[in-house]
Amino acid sequence: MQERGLDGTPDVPGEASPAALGGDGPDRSGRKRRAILNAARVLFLQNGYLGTSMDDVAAAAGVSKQTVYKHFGDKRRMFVELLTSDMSGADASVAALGQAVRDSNDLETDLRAFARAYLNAVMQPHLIRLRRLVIGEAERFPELAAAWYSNGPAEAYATFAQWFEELDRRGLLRLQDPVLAAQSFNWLILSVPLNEAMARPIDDSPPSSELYRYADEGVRVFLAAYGAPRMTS
Amino acid sequence: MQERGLDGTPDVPGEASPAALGGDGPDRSGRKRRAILNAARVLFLQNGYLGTSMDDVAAAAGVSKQTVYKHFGDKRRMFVELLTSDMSGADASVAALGQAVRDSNDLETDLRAFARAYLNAVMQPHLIRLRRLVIGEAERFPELAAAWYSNGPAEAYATFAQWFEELDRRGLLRLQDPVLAAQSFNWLILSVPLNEAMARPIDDSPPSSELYRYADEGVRVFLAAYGAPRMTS
Amino acid sequence: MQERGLDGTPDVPGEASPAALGGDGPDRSGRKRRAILNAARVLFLQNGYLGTSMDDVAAAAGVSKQTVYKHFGDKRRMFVELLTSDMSGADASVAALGQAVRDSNDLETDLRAFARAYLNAVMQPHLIRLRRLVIGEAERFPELAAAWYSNGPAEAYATFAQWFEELDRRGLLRLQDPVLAAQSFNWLILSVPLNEAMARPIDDSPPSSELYRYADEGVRVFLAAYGAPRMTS
Amino acid sequence: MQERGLDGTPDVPGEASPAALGGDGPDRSGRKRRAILNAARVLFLQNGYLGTSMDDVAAAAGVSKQTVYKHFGDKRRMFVELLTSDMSGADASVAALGQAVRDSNDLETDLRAFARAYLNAVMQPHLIRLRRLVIGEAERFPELAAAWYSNGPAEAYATFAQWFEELDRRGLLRLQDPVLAAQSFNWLILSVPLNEAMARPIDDSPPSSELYRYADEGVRVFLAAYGAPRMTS
DNA sequence: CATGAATGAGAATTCATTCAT
DNA sequence: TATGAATGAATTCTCATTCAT
Repeated sequence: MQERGLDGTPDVPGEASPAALGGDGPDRSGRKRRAILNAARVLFLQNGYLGTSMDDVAAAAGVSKQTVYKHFGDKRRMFVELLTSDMSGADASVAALGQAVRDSNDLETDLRAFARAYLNAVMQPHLIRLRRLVIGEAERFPELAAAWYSNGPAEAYATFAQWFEELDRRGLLRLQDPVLAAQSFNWLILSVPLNEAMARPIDDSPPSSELYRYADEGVRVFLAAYGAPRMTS
Repeated sequence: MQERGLDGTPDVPGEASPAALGGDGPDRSGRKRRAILNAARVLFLQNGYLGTSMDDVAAAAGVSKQTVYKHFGDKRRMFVELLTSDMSGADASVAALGQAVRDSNDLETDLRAFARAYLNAVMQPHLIRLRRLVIGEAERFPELAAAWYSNGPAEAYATFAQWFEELDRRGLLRLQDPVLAAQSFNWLILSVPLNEAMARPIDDSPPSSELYRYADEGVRVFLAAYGAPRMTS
Repeated sequence: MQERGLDGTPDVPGEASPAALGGDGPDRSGRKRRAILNAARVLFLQNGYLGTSMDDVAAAAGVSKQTVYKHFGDKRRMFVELLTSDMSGADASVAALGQAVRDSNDLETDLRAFARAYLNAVMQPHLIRLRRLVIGEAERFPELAAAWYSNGPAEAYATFAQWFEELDRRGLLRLQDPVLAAQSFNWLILSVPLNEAMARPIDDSPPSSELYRYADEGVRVFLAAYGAPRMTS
Repeated sequence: MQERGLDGTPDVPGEASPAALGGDGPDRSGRKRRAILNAARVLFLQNGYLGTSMDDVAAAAGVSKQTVYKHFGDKRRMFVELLTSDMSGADASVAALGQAVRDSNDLETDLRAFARAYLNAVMQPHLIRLRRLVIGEAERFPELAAAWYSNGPAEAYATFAQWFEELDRRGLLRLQDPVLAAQSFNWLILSVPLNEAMARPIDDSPPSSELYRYADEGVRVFLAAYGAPRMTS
């Protein structure tokens, strides 16, 4: 739901991987392409679009500048192509995690488990960096920002809304507008840590378990507002 | 609470209006300084730090580059000084708006009124731009990001927490951790519009009244989770 | 007489038509060579020497750059070889056209017919481009300019001078210096349209019949100056 | 009539000469501007547009590249501005030379004198270079080619046509279309040397007196075709 | 104080040419 | 033989900063 479920860096799903070749010999071009993308990703996420020079990218990838240009045309195209491909193919993992929620009989427990995993996934350092980059360049790259939004928040809204509609039908939730509920849920869980992370140096240390307070409280508030009244008695 | 209560640039006299000052004679330097700041603000918010050149700033301010350097030392210092001062004039206005909440007898009504005004204030185009800028430059300017966070979200948390603590004492809310409640409240209101605005071209049209759905729903959810049970009968 | 009688590229098979050759098997190298030459011709005539890159040529010819270098050594040599060979196939056609003049009994009529055809031939768009190219590069490629001059104007002078000498002997012209007469003739016909064409965007539309005014007037002036007095009995 | 009567290099009539200042002190900017123009002129005329780099220009002018860009914006604009200003203000000198022709009583003598001077002026080395440059860049700079044509050939046609019309009225010429006659005249004089010069290395030696054969022959032919019949009786 | 010019580096991009395959 | 990748220098143009005036 958020940009990508997990990784984002090593196994670029990309778009032009001439892989599918078991052999390694003739695939020099594909290897270089991947090397460039990986170098560019690191640099762009670290220094931003304008803060990264094509010289830097070529040097970090260990290729000549020409090779970079041959592969990607120009800087802007490289940037867009890279980030776009990094954003797509996002959330298989989240969808999988959600299965337990959809089938839940103990909604509070299952939602809490999901919320923690979800928050954790979204807080991956490289996703924080990606979020910063996209937001910072939204004016210069509106198409990227749009793609990011639909692959991230918009997709999450849609997925959650579907779950919740089902749970409403099953009587486990009571809601009028499933999308609105999905949005509340999404941000109840993410907002505090995410907004803090936007403004704080990124530490690559594992997420403090203190993080889960927000996930738990989010679920609590969500259920207070959208949960079906527990029929006591 | 968010960056600033109202518009973030209390003393922006437009673009370079040499008026607004009764006295005209001795304050030539101050006028130029303000002209530079105003020009720089517009450019930085539009094009970012690296996307703005000192030539641009000097030209837009109608002064020579040397004058810019005399006043601000270097680009980095100018940027920090500008944004810091823009952030620090914070939120008298929001605090004022909050008075009704603190004294409230009809919490739902008063919270809703506040939430709408608050959301509206935070969604000001130039604050959206500022948020983008700060987030995008957080790695390069951590001190700015930190300042922005404490003047924005952190301050909002503190203010709201204070209100809610009081309301709890008065029996109108029932909460355990006032800060946690404050955080929930803040983002229940702001998250959806704000995150969408991060990714969408900024339009300077007045905020769609459709915006208020989020404020209202936020208040509803908040009260469902933190409101004192209405004693019916 | 001017660069070439007709079109300057007798063996241009279009762009890269692998047809037009009965045999197909062993002549792969020759075909590529011709493809390169044709691509290079178009590009050089359009964009000039410095304005054409070897990448452009290779891409337009559909071969690799290495192939280009294998065939032509370097850019300069390719340029010279190409243009030289394009110029050398000169003017069988003009010479043929001239036969009627040499045998003429009605000089005015036959000269006029020739002049029109001649002007028409010289004004071919690709010859205009060639002329521009050679003139523009005369400093960088003096040998090319020299070759062009002797295959073009100089050759025309010689051919015409021969005709006129004969006609003088036959009493149809009266002249002292046949070369001088040939030069006058040549430019009386060509100068106005040619010089205008040097400075005007090239249109590939068929030559306006208005062109012939110049051919006709040229012949008239020529005969007034060099014609034998008509013996009005 | 041709590009310029005489010089072309040292006293740029230009368009932004802030001269008119006797003093020399504060006019540093104007001096630099002139230095750049003079350096650029030499280089462009020698090496062409693409063959001249902005580095070369700045170095030859003894200024920094920035200064060049500050003054002229970009390479293309500099080129156009330079050549345009060099072409305008052309032919006062030719017009002056023509006075004798207009008042002539001995047309052959006066025309011959004029033709020699005219040919001489047009054959100035730097005008040859300018002609080459403009022709060679006609595709890239059509506006320049157009300006050159109207300041050169077109202007000459108009001037001569006016003279000849007057002479026709005075009975010294007999012609139907004065422009056509003007064109014949122009090229009868210029064509042979000019076309040869296009293709030959430029020598800065004084024009061979052998040149005048063409001027004289041109006048002879012109008068044979357009002269009033000498009334021998 | 404030201006125009300078500086020297560095940006993106392209070039002609040459290896390695 | 012909290809894709590499090279290293050059191109146009811009940058942040600093002298001289």
